[in-house]
Amino acid sequence: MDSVAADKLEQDKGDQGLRVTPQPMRRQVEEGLRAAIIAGRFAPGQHLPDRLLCELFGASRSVVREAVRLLEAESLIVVLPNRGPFVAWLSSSEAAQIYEVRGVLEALAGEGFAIRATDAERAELRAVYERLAAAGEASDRAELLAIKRDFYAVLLRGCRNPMVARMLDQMLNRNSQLRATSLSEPGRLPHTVAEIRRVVQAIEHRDPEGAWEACRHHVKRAAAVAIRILREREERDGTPYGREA
Amino acid sequence: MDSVAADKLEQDKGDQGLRVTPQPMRRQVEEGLRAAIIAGRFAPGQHLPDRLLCELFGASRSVVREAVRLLEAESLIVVLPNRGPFVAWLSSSEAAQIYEVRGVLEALAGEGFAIRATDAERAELRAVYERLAAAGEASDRAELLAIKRDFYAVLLRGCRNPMVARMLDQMLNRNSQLRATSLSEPGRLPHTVAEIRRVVQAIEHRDPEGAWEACRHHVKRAAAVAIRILREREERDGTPYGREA
DNA sequence: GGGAGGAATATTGACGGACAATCCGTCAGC
DNA sequence: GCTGACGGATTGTCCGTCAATATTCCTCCC
Repeated sequence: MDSVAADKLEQDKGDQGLRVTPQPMRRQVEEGLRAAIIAGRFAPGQHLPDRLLCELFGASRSVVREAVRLLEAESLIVVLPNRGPFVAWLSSSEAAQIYEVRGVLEALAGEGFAIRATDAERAELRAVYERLAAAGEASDRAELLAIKRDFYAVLLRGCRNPMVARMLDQMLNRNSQLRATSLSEPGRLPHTVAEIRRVVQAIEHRDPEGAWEACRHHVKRAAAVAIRILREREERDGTPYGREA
Repeated sequence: MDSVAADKLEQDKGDQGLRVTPQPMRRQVEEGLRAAIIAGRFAPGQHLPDRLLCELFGASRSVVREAVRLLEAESLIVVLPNRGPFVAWLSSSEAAQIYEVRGVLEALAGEGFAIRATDAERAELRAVYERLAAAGEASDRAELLAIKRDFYAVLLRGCRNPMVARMLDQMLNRNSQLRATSLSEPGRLPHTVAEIRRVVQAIEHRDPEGAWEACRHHVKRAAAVAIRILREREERDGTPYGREA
């Protein structure tokens, strides 16, 4: 999903993509921190004091604080007044809302892909699907996550709507931990594969409506699993981080 | 739409709303700048050097820069490397993408409202609609904009999905200038009123599907008008700000 | 006269120190 | 065992500095 994040830099440029722009320090911190949070290297709710981030990235406070603002706007970080930045956490109700939004955005992306993608992109999507289908239950979680990330990268590129891509990318980032756990839910993989197959098939038939429905269906199912897991976890641990409404 | 912006501060709190949190300077700059851009007090593409913003808000550079980062993440500001912040501008293709996203989000909000809003909220929505219907062609643009803003405020509150509310709020902010011009397009008002009426009626009949369709239809019509205006403007002036793909 | 080149200026990106206000944990006292 | 004061740590904000990059403008040459 780097492509999407990169696009954010230049508003609608011709995209010769040859420019050698030395990435500013701030951008590096921003991306490093985002990647770390998405990868789950910090626990949700964990406090991230300025000093820690400064040492971690070897940057000054100004740079770190600006990067934190960006991630705050993406809701990957929550900044409590006078207490500083914390890694964002999800309540089950928030997760449900995110999946609702993700559902329509993903449907829009699928629809757009079915309408506007090139033949090469369709083939690419099929190829990624084959990799997913080939991955047995044995495959480890990281492998599956990588494949799904590739799937979305192709989908978001081919839908020809950077706006949808950006929004959906944010949604996917926000619940990345949830996706990891629900993907490795025992018995879930075959269903995932079947749902994705419906998406790919509809797209190959250039059936926008079918792609729309298939995408929404997929997200709906994923949501059901993820939210069930989250609810169980909340009941077991009590509402975590002591901040549920 | 302050409610939405305010919600961002506290992640999912119980919302007794009694806390006296002194708004930090940064928040004030952020909100002031956002309001100024949305209101069109800066021209799209205008350069906003640090110094200018510092003087304008009487704040230090650090504060200003952090606020700019937030608005950058909302795409209200574009920061060009080594050249600083500029007020974001819209190409017609970007506008089309935004309306596509706005369409599904607004539909989702309408659907949610039809399902989850209280009776009081339904009445509120109807009241705002009546104000819109009563506003003759004579009403000035600011009046109409205020009514529509109220309409969305009620809708976003009643849909019970803060996530949708936030995303949609961003979308509305991004094309606020376009909305202003398309609202004052001669002959458009009666159509707008009729479209909104369909939304309100579907909601009163507790018909989520109808609300969904009515919302999408409304956005689709608004998009057509706005994009036509934008295209005309681009042809007349040449692609503005010299940065169209 | 007009364009190429280069110096002067302004702006950004980044650093570090400084300071008050606030929050947190500890500990003494009732 | 609870209350309240103290002290350390962190945040919010400001400032000055410095190198790197853009922009402006002037000069000089064709």
